[in-house]
Amino acid sequence: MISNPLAKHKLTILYGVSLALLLFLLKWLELKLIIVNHAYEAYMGAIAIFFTTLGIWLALKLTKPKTVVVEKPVYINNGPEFTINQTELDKLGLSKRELEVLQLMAEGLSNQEISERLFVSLNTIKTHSAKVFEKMEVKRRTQAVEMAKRLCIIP
Amino acid sequence: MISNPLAKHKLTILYGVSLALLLFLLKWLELKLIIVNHAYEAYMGAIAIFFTTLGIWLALKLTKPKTVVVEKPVYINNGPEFTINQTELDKLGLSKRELEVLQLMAEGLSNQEISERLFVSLNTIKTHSAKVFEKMEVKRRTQAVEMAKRLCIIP
DNA sequence: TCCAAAATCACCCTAAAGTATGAGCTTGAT
DNA sequence: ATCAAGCTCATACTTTAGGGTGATTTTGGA
Repeated sequence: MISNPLAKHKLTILYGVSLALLLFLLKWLELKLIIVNHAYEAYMGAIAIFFTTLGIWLALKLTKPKTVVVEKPVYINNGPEFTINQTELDKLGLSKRELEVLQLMAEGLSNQEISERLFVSLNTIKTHSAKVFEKMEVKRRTQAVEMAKRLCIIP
Repeated sequence: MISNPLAKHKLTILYGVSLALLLFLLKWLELKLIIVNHAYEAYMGAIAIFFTTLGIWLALKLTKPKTVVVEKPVYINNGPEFTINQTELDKLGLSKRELEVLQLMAEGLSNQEISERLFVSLNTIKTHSAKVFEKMEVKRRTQAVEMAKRLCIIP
């Protein structure tokens, strides 16, 4: 909720100032109202309540909210005419080359065949495919293809 | 975090007891060490820290974690109803089990995962998949899936 | 009942896929 | 100019996929 250091400093300053004010208040009470030593319990309670409240307030302010991911179904039509879903493609952040590799994967080509098709080495395709899996958060090429088809990134 | 009333009572009692103990401690200090009035600031600071910490602890213990719901879209293909092409399926001559394996392959599962899904051994899945590739005249699972989708054998 | 097909599983081996890391080169934007 | 991102490639390693063969058990139909 609060993350920038300035805000944290503001809280610290506020804390210090309120502590000082409280001390002044207590001094004043002591001098003016002649609070006897045996009345400790009374304003000790007040102090306890005050700082406990302050602590609670601090805790509530400073705790980071817990995020809960809820999966929300989105239905898409997969009619005969295919139009690539640019939005989803952008979200994945695949590069031009990575998308090319993904498309050839979807055609059922092996890494070796893809490397020959694109005139690069097998290792390069492995690197690209690994990046694709990472960005798509999948483990295998079959999952990547399945997901890409569902997202309408490839026909 | 803690929701049953008994636990809350326990906390309250603990709170009260610790407050009482602190008061006794202060009294004892006052009597035995002769804390002068002007040394207020010192142990007031200690008290402040103690109760602030207590307040923070209480707040963390008693508040339910703040949650922020983040909706994650899950894309589902809900296009025109899929009808399997029985003619093409018959032409291939896939058995019931082989078709099952093919479908799970298309979902991106590994042979290991398929074997666990169907409660059979990994070797059995390998045998089935080999038969599928043979009947479909393909070399790899990715090709088999691509072909099956084109032939409308699987959605 | 008997047989062929289907289903199950095992073993061994090779090929392909995937992981991890590092490094050189290019390019576009600030 | 420089700096991040993309593309390229390599090496070494682990895991998974796939091929070949053989075997046992189930099962549906002639």
